[in-house]
Amino acid sequence: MDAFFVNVHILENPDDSAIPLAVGGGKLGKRGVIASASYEARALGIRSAMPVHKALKICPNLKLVPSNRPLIHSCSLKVMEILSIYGDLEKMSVDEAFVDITPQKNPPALAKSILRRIKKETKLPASLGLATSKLVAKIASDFDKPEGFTVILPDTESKFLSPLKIEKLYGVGPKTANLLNELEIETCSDLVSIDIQKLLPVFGLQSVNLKNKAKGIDNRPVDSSPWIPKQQGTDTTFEKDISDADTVENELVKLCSEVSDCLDKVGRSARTIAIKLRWPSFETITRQKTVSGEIHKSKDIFKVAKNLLYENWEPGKSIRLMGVSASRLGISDQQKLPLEFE
DNA sequence: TCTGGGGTCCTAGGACCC
DNA sequence: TCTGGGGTCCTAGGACCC
Repeated sequence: MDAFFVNVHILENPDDSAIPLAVGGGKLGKRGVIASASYEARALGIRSAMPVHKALKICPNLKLVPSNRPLIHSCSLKVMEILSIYGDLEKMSVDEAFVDITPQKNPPALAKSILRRIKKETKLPASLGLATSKLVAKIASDFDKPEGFTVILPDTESKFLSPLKIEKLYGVGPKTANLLNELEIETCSDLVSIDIQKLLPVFGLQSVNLKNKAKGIDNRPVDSSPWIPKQQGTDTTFEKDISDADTVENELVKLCSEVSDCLDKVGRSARTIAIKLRWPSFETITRQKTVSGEIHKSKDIFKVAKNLLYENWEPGKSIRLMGVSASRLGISDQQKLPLEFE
């Protein structure tokens, strides 16, 4: 979906269309970041994940609105429902998914009609990429935003990717891009033609993978199996740093109960509890503890989390962010079915 | 008064076992 | 009289994605 949060807002507030607009900030105000920016705002340099204070410095007349979670969720559901009609669906996030339309006749025509249908039924703009792999389809969908429609025919993948910056490749972020740039690799075609021997010392086993991506080789199937969480957690950046024991413990209780609720919702329990602490310097540590049994109750999670907290923090020391998460998840007791051979 | 929150995957090292 | 090699489990940090 194109500028999804922004366009969901505009559904209810049509007067806000065609202006520099961003969703973000929330309770944190200037401590928050931009979640989604309108194309008018993007034209001025506003990007998602940009700190709000910075966005306002660049564009003082930027209109900031909070996200409308329930509406975002229901719009997302509607889009996913439409997509799932056409083939196996792999949901990537609230506003992005892969659909496998391999078995269908005339994929380009079908893809075009899917895009039209989304627009007609949700009134929301979307972009679509059609290709022989997820890697290329994803890049194609971003190629001509907003309301883009890009078809990459079989055997033209490499040609399509050649001139593109390596950052476009899924899994190549700022750090990897920098390392590649140091080897004078800027585009996918640079990456395809470089001697693998030059990559190996820097990227090791990932080298082959990296080269394959640049060629457009990606054999991952569309995975429509239901999502099973491996970890459930939550964290909060405080409006103001906190430092006294009562406040910190209270916040920890809240986090633990949220995690407990999440676990109960998915019917899981955890063997490992982790806490995350971010100091005002932005230095962030995580500390985890694996317990012998499986736990999911707020009280039990808190017991572990509290120990971890006091092993790593003394009252008076300021905390910017605190988080709790549960991992090594198993099916929780209540949900366990009796074993037939018992 | 820089820098959210939800995740996944990978690496590296240590403890421990045989 | 220097310390192998296979494995599992666990911890911490980091890169990356949306």
